Amino acid sequence: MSNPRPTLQAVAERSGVSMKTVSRVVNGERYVAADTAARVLAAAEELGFRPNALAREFRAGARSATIGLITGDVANPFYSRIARGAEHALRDPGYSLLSASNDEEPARERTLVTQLVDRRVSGLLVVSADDDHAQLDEERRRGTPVVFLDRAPTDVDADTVVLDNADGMRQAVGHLLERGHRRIGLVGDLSRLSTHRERIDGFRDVMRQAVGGDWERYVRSGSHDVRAAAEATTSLLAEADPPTAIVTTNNRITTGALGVLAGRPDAPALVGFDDFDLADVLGITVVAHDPDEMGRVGAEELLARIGGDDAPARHHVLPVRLVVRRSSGAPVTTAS
Amino acid sequence: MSNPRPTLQAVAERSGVSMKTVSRVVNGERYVAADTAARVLAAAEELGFRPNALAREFRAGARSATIGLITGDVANPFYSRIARGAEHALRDPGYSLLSASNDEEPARERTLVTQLVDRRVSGLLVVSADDDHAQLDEERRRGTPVVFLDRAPTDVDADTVVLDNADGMRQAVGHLLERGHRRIGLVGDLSRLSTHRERIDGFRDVMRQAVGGDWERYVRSGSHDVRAAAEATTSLLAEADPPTAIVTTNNRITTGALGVLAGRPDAPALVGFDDFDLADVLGITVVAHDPDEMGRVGAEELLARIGGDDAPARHHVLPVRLVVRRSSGAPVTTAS
DNA sequence: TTGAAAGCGCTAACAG
DNA sequence: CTGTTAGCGCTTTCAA
Repeated sequence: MSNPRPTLQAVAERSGVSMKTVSRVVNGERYVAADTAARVLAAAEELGFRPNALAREFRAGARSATIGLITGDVANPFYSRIARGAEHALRDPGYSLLSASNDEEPARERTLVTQLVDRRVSGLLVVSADDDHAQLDEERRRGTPVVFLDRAPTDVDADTVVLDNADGMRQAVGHLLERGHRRIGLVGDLSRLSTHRERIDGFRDVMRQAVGGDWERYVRSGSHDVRAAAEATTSLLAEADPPTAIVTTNNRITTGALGVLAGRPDAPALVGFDDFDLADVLGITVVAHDPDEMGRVGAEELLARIGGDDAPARHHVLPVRLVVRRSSGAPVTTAS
Repeated sequence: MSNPRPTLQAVAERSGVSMKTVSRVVNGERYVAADTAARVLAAAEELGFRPNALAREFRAGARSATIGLITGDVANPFYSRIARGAEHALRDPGYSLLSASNDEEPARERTLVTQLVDRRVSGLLVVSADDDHAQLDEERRRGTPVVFLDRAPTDVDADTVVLDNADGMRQAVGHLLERGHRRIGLVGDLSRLSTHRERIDGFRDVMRQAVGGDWERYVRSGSHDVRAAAEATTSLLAEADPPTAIVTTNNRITTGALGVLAGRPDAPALVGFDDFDLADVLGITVVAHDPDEMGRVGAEELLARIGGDDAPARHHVLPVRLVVRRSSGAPVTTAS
């Protein structure tokens, strides 16, 4: 039944050459006579030889041809598109992706980092859920390149690939102001996330100019899942003087808000952060960007580091753009 | 800068015991004196020792604590939820997921299988894009357990986890018939996919009873992406006698159909296969199921096989259920 | 152009 | 309870 995989040694015996010669042939090195190579190849073929990647990578100092990817949840479309972008970029260089979800929990993230480093991944791409990056920095110093995606760490200086969050929010709010909105609400994620903070900063920058100190009146942070976002949206609408427009700070929050807003005749205008599959069908105005690109750029940065590039940390900022659709509606004409 | 990770041997020297003893402590084996263990642990801690998983797994006959997952595209929500389900089930037993996309191309799938087997994964979860499973079967016989997800192979007898596709489609069509529809269209994926064929079978079963040999009139197979689905939908609507209802056979096709149908006053009723994030907001009737569960069941089947279970192949069929929403509308009253 | 020897870090197997 | 020995499959010296 389960005849074991032949080893390189078996191929050597079969073809009557040394292991080193087989190794040379298998790895396409030079300095092998054509007929020797042919003989070895034939033997390998016949025996069904396949090099043992574990053995190869185990050798001194070597690392596995594997990259660890840590995100909050593989099934979140934002993260899974990052994964796709990274996978595509890593394909040709021959790396596989070990992907894992931290469920947005710092403790779990640390376990994953340990696990991946123990497995000697060649590098780490991480959308960190942790504020403290001492562990990651330690591993980086020990020799595992790390690239931070989406959320830039504030406690260490490392390679990052992030969105232009503040700019995106400025565009969103600027657009709503142009359309005449003044009571603009914001439903946002946990304040500890740097992305969230930057988006709030953008919101404030533009709003303060328009409405002054009152800018924070309709800001509701802390929604980390669809349900919480729905509740925050509902509470905004229940205000005495409800906002005429709402911006959300990520795809899940947009989903939650939509669940509340859909079908309401008095629904405020809406601009969501992150584009999503059916945004065009639903006619939702969004701050769009390309998550695949984030994965791709991160992977390439990592490959450079793996290749020995030890220049100072690089900080990539990916552009975002406002895609105007029906949900940001016609200009508001009602008095404040 | 990059002081290398200490080895088990270093810990042994530091604490003045043999490597085997350190190994025992590190692996929590019994028969170690409490104070010896304490000393070893202290040394390990002090040196920052971490076992080299590669070395550990490399050893004779051992396999890596890794499971390969092959799907069409990590960023497709159906697949990424399978990944999540599998990841969660594999977490406690200590396995990591090496996930890769075959882009629905058989050639790429074979490359991936080779790559993963070379890396000595403990098992393989695969949503196969290939009709020919000789390679996978060969690897299975060589000792790598394989579980087929979503699409059952017809050429080999192996463990499978699939949906009750025909039943789902029967429910969808039965529901539309009940509402009075007779001209029911179907926009479907590539005919070579077993899932698609089964869904068509379900469609035919119910339709033949209602409309006889005419059941195939509005069936359009072969749409493998959103755009093709949109085109097929458009062409259905352009018929002289267009269908009053349309069923789609997966989430991407539903997206394509929605792009065409949304906003059309004469839009036919719609039932989609696969539930999706905003289906409730959009009010789309769907055949729902739980992709996480598919990943979970597949992972557990695999774990059983890894554990040595060599019972005959098991075939898990997961239930689907019709979720009625607005898109399947009010009963049709127009004459045929 | 080819080969021999050594060793990566760890753990079974077998003593003590 | 603890230690010794051997070896996983491969590649890197170094030598022929």
